[in-house]
Amino acid sequence: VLHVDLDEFVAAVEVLRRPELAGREVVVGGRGDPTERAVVSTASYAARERGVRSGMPLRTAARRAPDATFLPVDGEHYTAVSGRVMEVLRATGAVVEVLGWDEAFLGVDVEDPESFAGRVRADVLAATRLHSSVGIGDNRVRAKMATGFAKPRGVFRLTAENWVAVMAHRPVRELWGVGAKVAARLGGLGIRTVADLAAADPAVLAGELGPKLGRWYGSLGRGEGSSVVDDTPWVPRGHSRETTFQRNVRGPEAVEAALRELTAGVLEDVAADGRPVVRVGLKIRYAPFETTTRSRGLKAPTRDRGEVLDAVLALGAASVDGERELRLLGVRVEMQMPRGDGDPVERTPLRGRV
DNA sequence: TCTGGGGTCCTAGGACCC
DNA sequence: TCTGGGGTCCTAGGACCC
Repeated sequence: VLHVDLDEFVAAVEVLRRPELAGREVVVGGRGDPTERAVVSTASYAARERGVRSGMPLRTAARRAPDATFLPVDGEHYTAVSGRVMEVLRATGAVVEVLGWDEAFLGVDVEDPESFAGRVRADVLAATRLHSSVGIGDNRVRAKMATGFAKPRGVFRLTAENWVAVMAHRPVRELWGVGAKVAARLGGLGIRTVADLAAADPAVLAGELGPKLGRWYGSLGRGEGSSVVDDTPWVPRGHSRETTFQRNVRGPEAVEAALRELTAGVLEDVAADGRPVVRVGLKIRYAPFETTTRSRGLKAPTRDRGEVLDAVLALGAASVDGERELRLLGVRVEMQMPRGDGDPVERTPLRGRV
């Protein structure tokens, strides 16, 4: 299993359009205005040297890198460039499973994975002028983790053979799938390193994290996992739109206006998909940062835009406290899923306008 | 340093049924 | 007059990832 990850993808794509920015501090996020409520999507390596990180408020980034160039996120363009990268990966003959704009698993059967990885990097660079790094593993977890050691512009192999030597002493937080919360809970059990996790009593892990997750985290500590690379096209569960208001809003009129706009956006994605909607949901974030969700199944699957909007507005009227200051509103819809026995859900146009 | 947006999957509790 | 045990569905919330 190979894991291919583009280096500073979003920043690198922007630099291709603006060659004068090569090597400079570039921060991509929000609408590119560092005084707004938004966060960093990607920072160039030069900006990272100043301490700018993904997920950081743009305001903070501007304080750390006052001379950086701030650019708006242009998702459509990244999607197009990403598509070209994935075509190059498929042309290598590997089975390609796309994970996001800038990464994919490759399944191959080759004698010399390092030279294959080198060829992949060279092909991507030649076709797109983008640099990448490749992790080689005997399963997905190890390939994914290997990429971290390959970056930038490199190749690294992580298998059962060197897993302990490379990973055992590292904090569990570095594992793919262990976030801040789980790391803290594990820490409460005295489990701090990957070696601790690998050796942890399965019953203790199950007690803390549940039977399924407990088992899964234990395997993660040992670097175990699936090595299946699956290239069947992804069927999205749902679509959503959310906005953080630049200034908090309040009152039923503001709520309804926002929900109408968000729903119209979601319905664009639903229309492109063509499957009926089976459930709608809201995400509500009151000031200062109290977040809650509400969702409701529809009585019957529908392709009628008006019905979806009515369901969203009804849910909003029933569950948003119009007296409180709102920081964010989000609308999510879930679509009917194929039953999984090869019987697809019919994809036809949506009715109505909203 | 006041904390985006778009996703996925898992868990837990209550309702409901037999 | 109070209540077992198993199963499924629905909803809310939590955690994680890019």
